[in-house]
Amino acid sequence: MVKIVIVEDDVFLRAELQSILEKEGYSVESISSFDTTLEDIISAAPSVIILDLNLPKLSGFQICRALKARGIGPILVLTSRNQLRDELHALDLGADDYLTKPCHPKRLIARIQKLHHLYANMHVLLDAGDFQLDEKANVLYVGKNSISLSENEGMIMKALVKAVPSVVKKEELFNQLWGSSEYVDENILQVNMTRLRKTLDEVGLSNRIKTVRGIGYQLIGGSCR
Amino acid sequence: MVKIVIVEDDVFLRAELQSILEKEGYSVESISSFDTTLEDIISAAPSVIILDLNLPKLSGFQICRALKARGIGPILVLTSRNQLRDELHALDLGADDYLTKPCHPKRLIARIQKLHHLYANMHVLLDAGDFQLDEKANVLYVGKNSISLSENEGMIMKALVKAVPSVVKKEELFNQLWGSSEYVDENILQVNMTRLRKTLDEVGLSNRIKTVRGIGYQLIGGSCR
DNA sequence: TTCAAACCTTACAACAACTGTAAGAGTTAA
DNA sequence: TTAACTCTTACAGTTGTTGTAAGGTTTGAA
Repeated sequence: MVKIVIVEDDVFLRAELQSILEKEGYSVESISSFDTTLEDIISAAPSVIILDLNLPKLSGFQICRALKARGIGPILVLTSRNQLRDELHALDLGADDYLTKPCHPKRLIARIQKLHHLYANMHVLLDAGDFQLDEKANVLYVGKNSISLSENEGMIMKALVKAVPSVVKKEELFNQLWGSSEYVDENILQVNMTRLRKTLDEVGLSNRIKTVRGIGYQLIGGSCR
Repeated sequence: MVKIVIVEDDVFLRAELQSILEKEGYSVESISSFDTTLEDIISAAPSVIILDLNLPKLSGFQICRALKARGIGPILVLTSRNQLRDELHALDLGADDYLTKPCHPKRLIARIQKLHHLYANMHVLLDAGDFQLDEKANVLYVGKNSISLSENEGMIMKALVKAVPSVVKKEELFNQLWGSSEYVDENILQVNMTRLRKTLDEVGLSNRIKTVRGIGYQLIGGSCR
């Protein structure tokens, strides 16, 4: 079942879209208010996301970026903003297609199909610019090479990549790797960091994990697009 | 170096496009006459193809289909035809994006970047219908789950999936796994088959490897699309 | 039905990869 | 200078992978 999530605040347009898409055989879920948006979108595990840019609280652009950083997509922006710079901005932030209202249903459906097909045959890779991480398989792709990471290495990389360009707190890493319950020696994180850095070194990704003294670690470099 | 191939018969437009793209840092190759088109496109190994629909001999649609059948892409159709049915047709035949002339250079470039980025990060997954195999990472994707296979399991699966729906000879598997040089006990293949089958069982892929007595093994089921 | 070839399963041990612990060295900033 | 913080290395327990070995099961033809 192909599931489509519509993020759109105009009630009437939303109903119309939903009707069109459901006739086409899609499973549709609509979301309007922001408070629940990000979480809802993620937990809905959509095959395609249709996103309006004019949302009440957080802008569509921000949602776009947040979703992409988490490897969620594809995102089709459907908006009444027909300015080129809006389109460029949206595409730059990670939107996969950009259609302006009014949009012929057939065009919308064709584009949805396209995106879905593309993503269905594609891995969702966390993208750090000059390398990609397959968070499910714990495999790192650097250029044409690939190396598989250990469980721990993968977890740390995932956290770092998802947080770019922020710093990941040590505490957070401890929670992710060893749970917050049991006690583990502080040192274990450092050891695993050393190991990860060494692994990254071996594939040409040197000095990419910066230590933020007292706080945590941060992934740097890797020109964001 | 990102290489773009332009298939366009209008000399002036071609020159203009080439100029725009080269300023952007792309390596550009232009093609006009059809006689050499398909071969040229393929041998040029482009990162992105810009395709006009109004070509003298073979239509852009046909080129579209031919390229897609060979797994070559992405294809961005850039045309003066602004009919919806042309767009739908092109997308259906495999075009990855469709822009109408006149098109703002920045929009074109943004779309090219998008497509290139998408394809550059795309995994080539071996597809067996109801599961996919990442042959580089030795990871099997079944629905939303993924399991990593051992080296041997991965090699066998790769051989089986690639051969579908044929039978893979035992000899061939021996060559792939242990080389043809040294002697290894016949039994080792059976053992590894048992292990692979057990692994597949655990993810709901039961009875998918059929033994062809005296010949080899065969992957079955998994509705091909 | 019988039987041998073909195939399957299980157990075992060697080996490699991964992980946490421990100890000591290096670095940072007040 | 110094104490807190961080890094590095070595070691051992654990787990996963692989080939070997031994014995059981299935198949198909006589």
